Amino acid sequence: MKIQNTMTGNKENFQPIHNNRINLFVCGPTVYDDSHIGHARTYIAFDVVARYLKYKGFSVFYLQNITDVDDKIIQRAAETGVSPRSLARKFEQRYLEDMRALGITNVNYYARATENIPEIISQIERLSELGFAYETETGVYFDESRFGDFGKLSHQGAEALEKHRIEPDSTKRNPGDFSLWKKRQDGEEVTWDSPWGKGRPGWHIEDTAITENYFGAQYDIHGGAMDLIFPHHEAEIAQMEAASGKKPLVRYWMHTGFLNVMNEKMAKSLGNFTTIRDMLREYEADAFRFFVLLAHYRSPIDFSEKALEQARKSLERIRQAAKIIEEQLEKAPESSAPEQMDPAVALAKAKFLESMDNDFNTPYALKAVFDLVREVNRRINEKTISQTGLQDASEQLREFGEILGLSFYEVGKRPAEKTDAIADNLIELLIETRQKLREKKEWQLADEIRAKLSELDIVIEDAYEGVGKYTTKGSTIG
RNA sequence: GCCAAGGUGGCGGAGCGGUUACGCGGCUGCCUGCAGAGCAGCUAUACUCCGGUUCAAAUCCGGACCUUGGCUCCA
Repeated sequence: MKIQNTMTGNKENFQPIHNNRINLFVCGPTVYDDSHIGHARTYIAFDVVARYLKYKGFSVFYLQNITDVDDKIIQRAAETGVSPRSLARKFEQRYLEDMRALGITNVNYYARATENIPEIISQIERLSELGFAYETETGVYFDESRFGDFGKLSHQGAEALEKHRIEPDSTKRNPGDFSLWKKRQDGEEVTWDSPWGKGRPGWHIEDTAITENYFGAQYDIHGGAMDLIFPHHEAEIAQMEAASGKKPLVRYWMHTGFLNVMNEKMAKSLGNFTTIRDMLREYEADAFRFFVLLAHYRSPIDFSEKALEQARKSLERIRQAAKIIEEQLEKAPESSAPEQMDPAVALAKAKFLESMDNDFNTPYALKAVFDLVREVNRRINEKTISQTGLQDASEQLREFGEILGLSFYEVGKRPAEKTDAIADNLIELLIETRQKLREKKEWQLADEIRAKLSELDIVIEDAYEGVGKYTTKGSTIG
């Protein structure tokens, strides 16, 4: 397996620290608001990474932090008149709901910053003792000049880091020094006792405190989006490597590309964001996941209605094939002797795994799925596929789906689909009437009803079976 | 200014030294009372520009141009 490592800029052979055990950490959310679909992109990407590593037989401990103490939380809480703690709990809850709705189910543990305060303090104390940290009247800071490797992840030298857009705290020795502990400002209620008086942790320290607590000073994979490379991940490296004296903190740094809108980064500060909740009112979760997996995790992707619609249709193509295969299987008797795997299925599987082994190349893996689908469809039409072949294809599609976290065997549901029993019954009645007209070959009137209903966004599709079923435009409900 | 990621057919998006990517769309056929859906086949002057290396370059090297992001809030 190969993984593109941000640290070296190269694709490297994956070699876990402890044989079969993989420690994976991905930066979690700051819970002061609902998460947007840019977050979703990153978490879906790492959900698939975790799924695939597990599929390969690794034992994966996927850890995520929850930043539940932070400037933005305090600010938002003050604005809305609730306590920072209850605000954080509320949005943490909503975040977890969003993740569940997106099928992101592989995080083993979510660690709150506020539940790791002793570990945070211990790490800062060690840094102070080793001379990497200093105290001022506003807080405790990491002394960047004492850590020679600062900038190695973002490939920047010390000179480049002199530049700054935001005015640094005046008590710091260097503009590049970052906060480990923030001393209490007047009136602040969220504080903990520490050797430096009351205060709260800085932004970066919680992650290394958490990973040290659960993984130790070194671990396998750290993930996050591109924008965290600097300063956040750089700071994590500085803190932990300085405190432990062990290098590297992380073997493989994986960073996801942004989700853009009209070629611009989706960000709360730009106000161009769509929350996961809002998106899921419009689209099926799997359609969004498919959209995400259609591009490599490192590539930027542009979110648009059109792109989502394309993704939805592409996903439907696979589901349609899965459905046809199931139908064919029902028609024929079970075949007893499972001999060799169907060559087309074996080839698809090999290509799929090869693609995933190559830095989780999901678009290329999907190509293998589409190739299989086309091949199987063709052979069904030509009646040249055996029962075992169908069985193999069916099982293989199911496995592909599990690895990618997509359900190829379930009809998609739109969460926001409203059900209205009376309207439903009326439509059914119309359809039944129309069906009778069709049986009498009263085509003109039957077609007229279909056309009129279509104007009302109710689509009837005549087929062998499924009479009496309808869909509303844009939905996938059968 | 420094660092990073990009610029591929009508659209999305792989490939990164030689063979059809794939999907969406379009076209044709099959199916169907018709339409749609579905399936198959076909389709595309495609690789930002200029040099260079090579028998061979989207792919490697050099140089431009453009887009986006990071440079202490960011998934």
